Amino acid sequence: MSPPLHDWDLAPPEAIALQTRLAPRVEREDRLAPVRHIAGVDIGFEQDGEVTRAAVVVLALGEKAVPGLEVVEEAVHREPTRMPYIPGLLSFREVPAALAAFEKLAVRPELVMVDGQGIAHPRRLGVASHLGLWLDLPTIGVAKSRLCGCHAEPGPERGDWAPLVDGDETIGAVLRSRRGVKPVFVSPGHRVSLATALDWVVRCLGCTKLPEPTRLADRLASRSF
DNA sequence: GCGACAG
DNA sequence: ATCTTGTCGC
Repeated sequence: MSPPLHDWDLAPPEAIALQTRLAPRVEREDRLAPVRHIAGVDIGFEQDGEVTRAAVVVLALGEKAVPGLEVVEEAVHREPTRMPYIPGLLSFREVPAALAAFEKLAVRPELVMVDGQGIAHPRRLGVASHLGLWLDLPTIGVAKSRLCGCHAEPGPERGDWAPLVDGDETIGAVLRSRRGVKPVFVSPGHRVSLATALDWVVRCLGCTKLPEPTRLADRLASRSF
């Protein structure tokens, strides 16, 4: 058992204060190694929410196949649920379990996609950013709905997007990942710019609403055994 | 005071 | 997140 990097079980006021201290550490410019493996992370719950299940799926970029993504490793970690869901404090509920799942991996991906927001967060520290900080890896947030910010309706075609703005700051993009479907909310997590985040999400799109890394992690996190 | 509110 | 049938639309 390795010691915790910091206290995760904090009361809301302390958790909020910690987010404010960590947010400046998030890097919004590209700082990525050549991407060969992309991981998708998601959290699911069992036993009426008593147990938290973190799932990570690692995909390798193919050299010829069309989607070009092949599953090379999967990891699951279960632990007692630490705290209830509180909007804005999601990372304190999910990141510890995600980190434990990552420790089981043999492969260290160069990029990680997380189910949730990156910097598109009231204090600019959504789950994707918080996780990226502790993994010290580039991360991208891909959320199914909005937490904060304003945006126009993106165009109808796959790949169409509109900026997600909060005040005078662009914090992400609302992306039409598939025709006729509700758009997804893409935001930089850590060490990735918005342009690069959008690029990777679009590149990882299969024929569904969610990019493959997140979709597969989603399936692994909620599938019953 | 009244909504809004990732998963 | 999770619990779940029918139903609306292409």
